[in-house]
Amino acid sequence: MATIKDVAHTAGVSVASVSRVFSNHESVSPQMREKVLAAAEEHSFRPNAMGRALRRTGTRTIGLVVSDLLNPFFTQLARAVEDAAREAGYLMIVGNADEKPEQQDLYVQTLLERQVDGMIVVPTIETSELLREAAELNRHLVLLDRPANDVHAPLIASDTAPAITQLVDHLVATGRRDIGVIAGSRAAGTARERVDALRSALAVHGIELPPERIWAGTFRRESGLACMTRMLDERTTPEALLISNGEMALGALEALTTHAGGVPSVPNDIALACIDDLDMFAWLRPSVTAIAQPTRELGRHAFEALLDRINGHEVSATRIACTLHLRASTAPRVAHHASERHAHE
Amino acid sequence: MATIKDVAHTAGVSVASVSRVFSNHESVSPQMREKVLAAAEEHSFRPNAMGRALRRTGTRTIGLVVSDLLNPFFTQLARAVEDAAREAGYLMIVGNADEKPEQQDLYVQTLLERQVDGMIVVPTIETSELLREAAELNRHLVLLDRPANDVHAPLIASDTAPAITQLVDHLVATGRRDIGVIAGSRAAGTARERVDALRSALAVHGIELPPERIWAGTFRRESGLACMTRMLDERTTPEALLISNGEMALGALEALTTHAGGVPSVPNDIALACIDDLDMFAWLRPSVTAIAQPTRELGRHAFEALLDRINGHEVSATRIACTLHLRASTAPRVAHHASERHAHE
DNA sequence: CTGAAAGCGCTTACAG
DNA sequence: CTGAAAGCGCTTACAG
Repeated sequence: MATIKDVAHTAGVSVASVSRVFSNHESVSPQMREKVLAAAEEHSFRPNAMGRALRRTGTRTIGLVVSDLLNPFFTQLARAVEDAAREAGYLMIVGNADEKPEQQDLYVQTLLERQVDGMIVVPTIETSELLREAAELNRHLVLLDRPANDVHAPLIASDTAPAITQLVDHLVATGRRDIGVIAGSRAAGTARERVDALRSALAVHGIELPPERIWAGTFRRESGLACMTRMLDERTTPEALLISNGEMALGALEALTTHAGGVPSVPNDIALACIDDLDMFAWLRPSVTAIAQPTRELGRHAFEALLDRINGHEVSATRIACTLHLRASTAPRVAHHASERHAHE
Repeated sequence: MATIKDVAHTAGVSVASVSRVFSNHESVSPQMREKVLAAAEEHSFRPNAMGRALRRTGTRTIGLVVSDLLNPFFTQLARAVEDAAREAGYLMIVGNADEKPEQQDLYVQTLLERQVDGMIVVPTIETSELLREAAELNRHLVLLDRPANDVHAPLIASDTAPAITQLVDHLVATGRRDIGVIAGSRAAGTARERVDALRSALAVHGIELPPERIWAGTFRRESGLACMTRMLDERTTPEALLISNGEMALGALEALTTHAGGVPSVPNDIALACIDDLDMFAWLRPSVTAIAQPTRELGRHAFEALLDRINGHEVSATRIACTLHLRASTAPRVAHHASERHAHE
């Protein structure tokens, strides 16, 4: 690799001048610029970001640690953050915690060592000593999507509660009072929040959410499949079911389509709704009611909040509204013409 | 941020000793180790990777530039590379080119400046001057999934041709001779390869692939939707259709489900198959025939190839076999009981 | 406008 | 086993 020294040597100038040309310093004569660029070209010179970072303050790099990159919601979030970062001249490094706290810590640690200017984290778990410490040490930190206890950093997340309330109102208005939920992983704050929001929305109608109406999922597809399969096996399906994220909804739909033996029909026997609006929910038959999260806004806002922090401004926690899309899977019941066997007809 | 100097000062030792403790140098006395670690703890000291990288050779960082991170195939590929990298103690930086050559170059450039030890690239376009130059300059480079002209670097990709041949044999054996394809973006080598493989497989049966049987897609979902909608509008659907990737297949399925007016029935009027096997293809009705690519193996192999290159070994191009999953969407036709209106019944 | 020099945070022969 | 010193590739006041 050619260095600034090599370029200076062939151009017959000082390293300071080469540096000035490449940092777009104002006072550089046209002839100097030309000489330097020619020499640089000859060497295929590319400034070494490591050397530069050591002198300058800031690396123009941010870190993003997500809990599960294979989940399209987080892929889209990552994409939104990346777009905002690139536009602002920042490089984004993503780490995938894969819902494992140790792996999250590994990435947080690595990113800190690599001197990122700041980090956006979707915590896999509500308590992380390392995150708490990073925030304490005044490292710029923004939490995204999920809260974390005792971590002094602003949270940018969507506001699912009002949409859940709307959904419950609709379900109750269409005659469903036995309502259940497939919850997300216990460790994630969002899982808890969503169940709480459902419980509060039901309470308004004088309906309880008993423990046996809460199925414990993990936010992964397989857990949606497993929970729904269990319900079908035990014939304990509620009249309406909220599924806490899109991945688990796909698993539940798979169970409803492939389960051996009689299956309740959607929406007559069981109404379905989920949080996260996947493209296919609009064209699957029956189409699936979903609460759409403002993914792009969340990602963009998180980056902007981080940038504000980096620039020394105060940043406050922000909740962004969701949108409820009512579709066929929660339509009012119609008189049974026959016991249908498949949900997806 | 505390530096090695601060730690040395409070521990009352030299910076060299602190460095030795943190680099796990062999000759450090237990007392020294203890003193240093205590002081480091006190300062919440974390070695600065920038300073370290400047002296050591290698940053233990690799770059991955993918053409479209929102496409689950690439997300999974990225995940596989990341897993392999993490296990080997490397940090992976991903850049999403979003199918834009300039954006790809931006990331390649940035990664080179950041002194990555090597890069894995899924080229958005078959010719890239910057990639060619990077390979020339002896930067460690591995191509993944898609070929690139004149770039001196090994390609790790799946071998779709045999599976496409198998598929065509099955289609012809079940009486389909009018076979078409929704191709991927012209710029991508894989798009061309897949059409070529289809053409060769058809030729064996004395069947041609006329230009009007090739619909030009972009590998994006919307293009699958657009191509299929066009066919339906113009009533020019072939007897069997190969869709070049999973995203476009979802778009095509959407069109088949939502298109106003009569729609050909699957598989009777039109047989469908695609490259990429999405989870839901097994449970959608009808289930969708697909060629599964060995995503994890591809990603892992690409990382190992890169590591070999970094360690000075020669690496050769590798093709990994695909698996054809025949499902209902290409089942033999049965006598029409009536003209069905929807494909997804 | 340009150059000589100090220094960012680390590592690593070289002495002792 | 430990320390003093040079140096990795850059930037940036400071002179001129």
